[in-house]
Amino acid sequence: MCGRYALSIEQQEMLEIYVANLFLDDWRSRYNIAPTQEAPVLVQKDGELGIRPFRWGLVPFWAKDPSIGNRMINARSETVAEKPSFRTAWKHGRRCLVLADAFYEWQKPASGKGPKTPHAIRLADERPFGLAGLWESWDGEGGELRTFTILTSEPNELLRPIHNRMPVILGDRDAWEAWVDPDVPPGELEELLGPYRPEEMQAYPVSTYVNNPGNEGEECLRRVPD
DNA sequence: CCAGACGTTGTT
DNA sequence: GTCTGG
DNA sequence: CCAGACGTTGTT
DNA sequence: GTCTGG
Repeated sequence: MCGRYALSIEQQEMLEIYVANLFLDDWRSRYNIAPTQEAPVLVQKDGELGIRPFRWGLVPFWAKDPSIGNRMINARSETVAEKPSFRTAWKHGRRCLVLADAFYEWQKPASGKGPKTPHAIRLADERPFGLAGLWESWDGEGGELRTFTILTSEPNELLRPIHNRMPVILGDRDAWEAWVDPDVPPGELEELLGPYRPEEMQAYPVSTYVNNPGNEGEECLRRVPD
């Protein structure tokens, strides 16, 4: 699955890849983005790309209480078209690209007991990438709450020893451009929803510093010995 | 009919 | 909003 | 995902 | 053990 990720690169480098209007108050390197936090996502509206803050944890439009979003941080790509919480966003093309340059997965010890080891997973060339996301807008007392979830798939060969799920990575321009285009019918996108090419990725262990969502330093992303 | 859930991962 | 369970 | 709370009454 | 919050 994907329960934590990073977006550490500079704004300028991001905008060179994702040419878009910025609707953020500020840009800062994020090393430990956790569920319920706001994070930048790429969305297309009226043919224009925009980077906007959305809250991680999709709140369905029919929810009475937005805390339901705390559980909706991932959607299985295999079932996203059917699940009540996600299918409306899927059907209506409310797709977004969750901007990232690393994500974290926790590996259980071989013995089955003891602390898990967090790993950082990135592209081999360390370029940023997008994760396949769906978004919703929820009408609350405080106005519109915009939220997102991250789609998952089975793991590739790199991730399999670490975890049994991984987020859907849209690393190719053709892929993410189609994903964020609301006019592309969802049926044409299912081929994108598989595990990414493992030979273009790297994974390495990091410190348990990343475990606490309050720890937001670059230490989160630093390699430690096995 | 109404009430209550609506999710994923991992563990057993 | 829609489905499942009672 | 992990960390941290998990309760009530009464008082400020 | 399980739920909530970040």
